[in-house]
Amino acid sequence: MPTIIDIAKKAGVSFKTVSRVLNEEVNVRPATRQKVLDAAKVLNYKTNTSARNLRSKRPKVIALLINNPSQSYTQSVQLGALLGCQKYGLFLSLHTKYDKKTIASLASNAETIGFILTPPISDNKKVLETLSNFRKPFVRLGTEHPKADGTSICINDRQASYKITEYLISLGHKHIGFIKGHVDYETTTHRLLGYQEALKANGLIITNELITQGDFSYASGLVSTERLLSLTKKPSAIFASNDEMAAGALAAAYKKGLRVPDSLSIVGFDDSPIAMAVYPQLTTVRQSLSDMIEKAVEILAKPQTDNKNKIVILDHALVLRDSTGPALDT
Amino acid sequence: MPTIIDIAKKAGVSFKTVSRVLNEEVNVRPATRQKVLDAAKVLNYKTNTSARNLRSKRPKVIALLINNPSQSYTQSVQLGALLGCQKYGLFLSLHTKYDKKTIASLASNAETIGFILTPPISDNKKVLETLSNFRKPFVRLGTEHPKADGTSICINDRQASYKITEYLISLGHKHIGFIKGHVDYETTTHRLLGYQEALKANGLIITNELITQGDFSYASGLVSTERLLSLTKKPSAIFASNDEMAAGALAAAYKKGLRVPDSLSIVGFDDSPIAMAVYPQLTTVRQSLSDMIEKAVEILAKPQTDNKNKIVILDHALVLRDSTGPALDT
DNA sequence: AGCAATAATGACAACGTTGTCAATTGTTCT
DNA sequence: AGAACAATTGACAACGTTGTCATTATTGCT
Repeated sequence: MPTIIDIAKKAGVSFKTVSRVLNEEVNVRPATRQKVLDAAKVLNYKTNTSARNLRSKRPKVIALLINNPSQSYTQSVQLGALLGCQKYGLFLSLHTKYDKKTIASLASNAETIGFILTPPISDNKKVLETLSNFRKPFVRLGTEHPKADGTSICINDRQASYKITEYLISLGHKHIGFIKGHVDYETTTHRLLGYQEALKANGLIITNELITQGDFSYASGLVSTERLLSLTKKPSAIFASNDEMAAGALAAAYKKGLRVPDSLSIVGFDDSPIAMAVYPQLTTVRQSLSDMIEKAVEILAKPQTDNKNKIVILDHALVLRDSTGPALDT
Repeated sequence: MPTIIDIAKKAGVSFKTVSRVLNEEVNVRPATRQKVLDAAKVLNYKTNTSARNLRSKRPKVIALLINNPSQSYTQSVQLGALLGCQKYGLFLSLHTKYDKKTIASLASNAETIGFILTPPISDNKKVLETLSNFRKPFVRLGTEHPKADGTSICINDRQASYKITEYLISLGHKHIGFIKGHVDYETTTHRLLGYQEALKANGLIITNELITQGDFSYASGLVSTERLLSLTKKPSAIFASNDEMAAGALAAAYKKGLRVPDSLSIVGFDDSPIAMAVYPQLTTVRQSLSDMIEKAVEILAKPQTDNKNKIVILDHALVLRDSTGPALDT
């Protein structure tokens, strides 16, 4: 393994200068910087995080605030966060509680670099307020609404929702039920908006009785779907605001004796592990949780000057599987 | 943060002796060892893994071989492994391929401490053979069969299966269907045995037509249950060898218009995230994947003299939820 | 008791990096 | 051109641990 001393020799500078370049410090002549970077590339240099952590007094802990009813969501996020931390040689501190005291003690710990907030904590006013008092950086996931002085990371929920609704419409569906997510989540609103806009744009009418309130749980998906299927004007497709509710919708369909996708199409959102554990596998929107988390860790790991009120919007993708099919021409 | 030098001062020895004690080296007088341990405890010493990793030339990578169709299983295992690695200051190297070449290159890497194998790789003869040629330690999960010279970690699948079957019997069930797991897994056999023994011990007859072949997937649970429910002598309860198949069984029940647990009881195995994402929530057997993995990492992290052919059997627990109820007295 | 052999302990360098401060080079101004 | 200042670079210590080797204490034996 090459060290900064090896790079220094190759570049003809002192190893301290190499250190400066690698840490993006100021006051290095551009020519020198380039020489060093070239040498580092040639030697395939990788920082020894042990040595760095040992010597530097920089904080090295990232606090992850997560309290989500979905275990699979929680697992994905934790996994991504740990992977990111390993990459940057940081430590992860996991917390499900987010009362003032917990946050205060974390924020006043000199070891703490900053916070990552996950929904629904991302939009919790008290937390944001407490966090602003301490001057620690933080990153919020799954919210498009820049607030306080942190960074937000999200996908374009409205657009994704619009696209998957249009996909259903393209299959000939005209009566599309919608199951809303939990009221505390910002995404809930955006996904509803996308659905409504797609209907409008395609000349379909928005029927309130086709829109039901869920809370992201399997049970709420089941109950909501039962209600939708008992309408006189039954929907031929149902858009659940997440995969877990879509799984509940599937169960409700079975219960009624409806074949999916033959008599009813169902789509979810998230592309969580459940989407493929279920039969038939769900058509859904993939948002890469791992990308989000990795980005979040990266932002905290290498703080640039300007992270205040920023939004990072990541890609999403429609995933077409087996739970959707053409509408019955009734 | 206290260092070994602080401990040394307090204990009145050299810091090198402290290092020796903390690393469980030989040739330390018991009295000295105790003094050091006491001092360490009083000062609440924590090893600085950065310093250790920097100085020591010991290998620090654990290779995790995992290729499981269940995403939730995979996630849990990865998460546990990463947590364990963070605890011991190690790095995790994840692999889904397990051909000879991959293993050979990992095993011949001086950085690699050892391997963790997860089912079904735990029982793959080729892998075990390849692994034995290199002299790297390895730990196998979910298998009670000590083989080659690694350690095995598992729960007592037969006993757990016996207990959950007896629980169904205690509810009055006399016709209990069983869905087997994938043939490649050792646990598949043990769980079947436990089921059969419980029936026998309680004076019930083992009916072959009540035992169907699954493969741990949702779809196979669904299909198997449909078959079981079409029997003239229908089961009043179904024991699926894992939670994912139990979720499939639930769907099949809904499809038939059966209420769970009113007309049909269903139990799973694993207590995976799915068990609680489903409605009604599953009665199942909890095996702590995270404990297993942590144990596995620990074994590799601090190798003792005798790890060959050992078995570690961890606890399990019956988790009673809402998918089980008294048998209908037909 | 005296000697050799062995067990137990200690002194000190070294790991690869960052922090501190000193030295050198470049720039601006008179 | 020369002084004053800023920008750039370098020398070297330090982080907390383990590895190597030297030193001291203990044990077993005659």
